[in-house]
Amino acid sequence: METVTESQRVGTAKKLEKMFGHIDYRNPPELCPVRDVMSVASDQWSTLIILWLGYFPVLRFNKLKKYVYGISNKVLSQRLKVLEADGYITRNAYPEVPIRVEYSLTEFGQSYVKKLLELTEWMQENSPKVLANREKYGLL
Amino acid sequence: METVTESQRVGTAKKLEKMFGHIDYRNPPELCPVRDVMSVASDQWSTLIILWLGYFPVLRFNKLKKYVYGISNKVLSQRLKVLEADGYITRNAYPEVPIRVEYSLTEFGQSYVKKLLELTEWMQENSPKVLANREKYGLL
DNA sequence: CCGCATCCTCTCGGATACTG
DNA sequence: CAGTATCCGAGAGGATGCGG
Repeated sequence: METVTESQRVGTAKKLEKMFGHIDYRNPPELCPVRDVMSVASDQWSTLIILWLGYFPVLRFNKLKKYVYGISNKVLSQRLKVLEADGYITRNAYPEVPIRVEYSLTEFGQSYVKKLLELTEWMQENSPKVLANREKYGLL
Repeated sequence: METVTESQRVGTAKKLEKMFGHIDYRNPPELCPVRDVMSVASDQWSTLIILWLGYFPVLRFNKLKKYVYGISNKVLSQRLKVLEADGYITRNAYPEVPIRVEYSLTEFGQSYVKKLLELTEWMQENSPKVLANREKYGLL
C-alpha cells in the first residue's frame, strides 16, 4: 500500500495520456469542456449540496441551507440553479401557501454522487495524514 | 446503467451516513477536516498540477506553468507550496546556475492522483451530457 | 531559471431587507 | 417558505519587474 511499482505508475500514465488528449494544454482554458464542467461540479458548495441530496432523497431550500452549513441564501440559490441547468438536480415547486420547493438528484446526479463519494471517502481516510504533514512542514 | 435501483440508492445512503458522522453540519466549517483538506486538494489549479505530475514523473517550474495552461506565476508557486506542505508533492532544488527545481509526486500524491483520475475520467465521459443539458436548459 | 514582491483589478460571496 | 435585490468588503488572482 505504501509502495508504487513501476507498472502501476505506467498504468496511471496511460490513463492520463488518454485524458490529456482532451485536456490539451494548448487550448485556452475556456475551450476545455472538462475544466468547464469540473469547475461547476467540484465546486466546494456544489459538492456539499450534491452529497446531502445523495443522503436525503428530497430536500427543501431551508433544510438544504441548514445542512450545507455556512452557505448563504445567495450562493445556495445560485448553485442550485447551475446544478439544475447542468442536469444534476431537479427542482419541483408546489404552489401552496406558503410555497414548497423540493430538490432532488436526477439519475445523472445519482451517478455523479457515487463518484464524488469515493473521493470524499478517500479524503476522510487521508485527512489525518494531510494534517500531520502540514504540522511537520510547519516545523521546518 | 441508466436506472438506479432502490438497493443501490440505499447503499449510497449508507456510505453517506458514514461520511456525515464526520462532515457534521453542526460543526463550523473551519472545524471540518474533510472540508479543509478537500478545499486544497480539489482546487481547480491544484488538480491540474497533480494530474500533470501524474503524467510526467518530474516537472520543472516553467514546464508546469506551460502545461497548467493559464496559471500565473503567483498562483502556481502558491499552490506548489501548499501541495508540498500537505504532502502531495516534493520539491528538489539543484544549486546550479541558473537554478534548477524539480517537482514530483510523493507516494501519497500518487495514491491521490489515482482517485482524482477516476473522477476526471467520469467528467470527460459525461461532459457532453452536461453541455447538452445546459443547452436544453437555456431554451426553457 | 525560479519565484517573490508589489500593485491593482475584479469577482465572489456575506449580510440584510424585502417580495410573491 | 423560497428566493431576489442591493450593498459592501475581503481576498483571490493577473501583470510586471526585480533578485538570488
